[in-house]
Amino acid sequence: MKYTLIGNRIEYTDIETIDLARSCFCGQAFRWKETESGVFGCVLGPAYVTACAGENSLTVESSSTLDPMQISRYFDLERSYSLIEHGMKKDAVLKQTLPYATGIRVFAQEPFETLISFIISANNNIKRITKIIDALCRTAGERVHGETEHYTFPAPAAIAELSLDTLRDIGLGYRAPYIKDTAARVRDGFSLSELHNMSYPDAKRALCTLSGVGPKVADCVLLFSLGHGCAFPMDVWMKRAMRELFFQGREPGKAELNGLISSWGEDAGVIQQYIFHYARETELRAQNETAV
DNA sequence: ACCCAGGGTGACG
DNA sequence: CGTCACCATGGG
Repeated sequence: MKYTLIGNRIEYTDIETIDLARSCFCGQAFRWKETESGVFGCVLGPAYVTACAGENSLTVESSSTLDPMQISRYFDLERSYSLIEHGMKKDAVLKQTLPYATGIRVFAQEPFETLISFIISANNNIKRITKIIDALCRTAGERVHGETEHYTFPAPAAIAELSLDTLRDIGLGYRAPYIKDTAARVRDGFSLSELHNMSYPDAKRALCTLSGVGPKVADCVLLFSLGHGCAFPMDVWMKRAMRELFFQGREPGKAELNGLISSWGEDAGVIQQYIFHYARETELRAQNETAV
């Protein structure tokens, strides 16, 4: 991976081609927006950042200084997705997801933001999740320096100090105490970054002690922010997709399902994103066809 | 009025 | 350990 850094602009070259639209809107992140055709913007840490992908290149710009390594890690540039896809082509089922999902990158997001976002995601839909997170940032985040319409994701203390009424007004409903309690746990010393170096089962067990965090939310945090590639978030879409694609429509036993997933090793998380996106795209198409 | 949305909690066997 | 009603809210 090569890059050139000019002022606050980084251009990565000789990378595998990224599909930013798929990556930003496949449901792993909730704060990206397409500002103009092909240009995507989001607040990362303290800075507002825009990204634009070309063939085998990625250009990232910000109003403040960028760390090329940090940005590279965020967009997962050093991982060979073509190698993963090469393996997937040997499986007839996985092969058919490629046209719908190629170009997706699993972003390495900030752990606390990912944690809170996916607690909010429980029994909720992506449009409303996005709206609530936006309101949370406007309420408890800080205005990004030099920007008027962009806010940082709030620090743990900032969320923990909000009243339950304020959290409910944002639209959190019955999740308000979950958010407040978990933010307080992190503020008071629960270390998310240490989970990166723990084993997958230990890290998952630790996350599940947090309020509002069960197996699915824990897997999202482990995959999308803590570098655990074997994590495999199982929501209603994935359960349905796994049943139809790999088990002839029959409900798989826990052992055989886990056996299949663990056979994918550290690539399981990427494969999960491909299947998830494939399931949603094909379901959407079916709905459009039946609507006509 | 009913069902669903990237589920989790608490209670009960 | 597995099951299940219940949980706010908005959109179809």
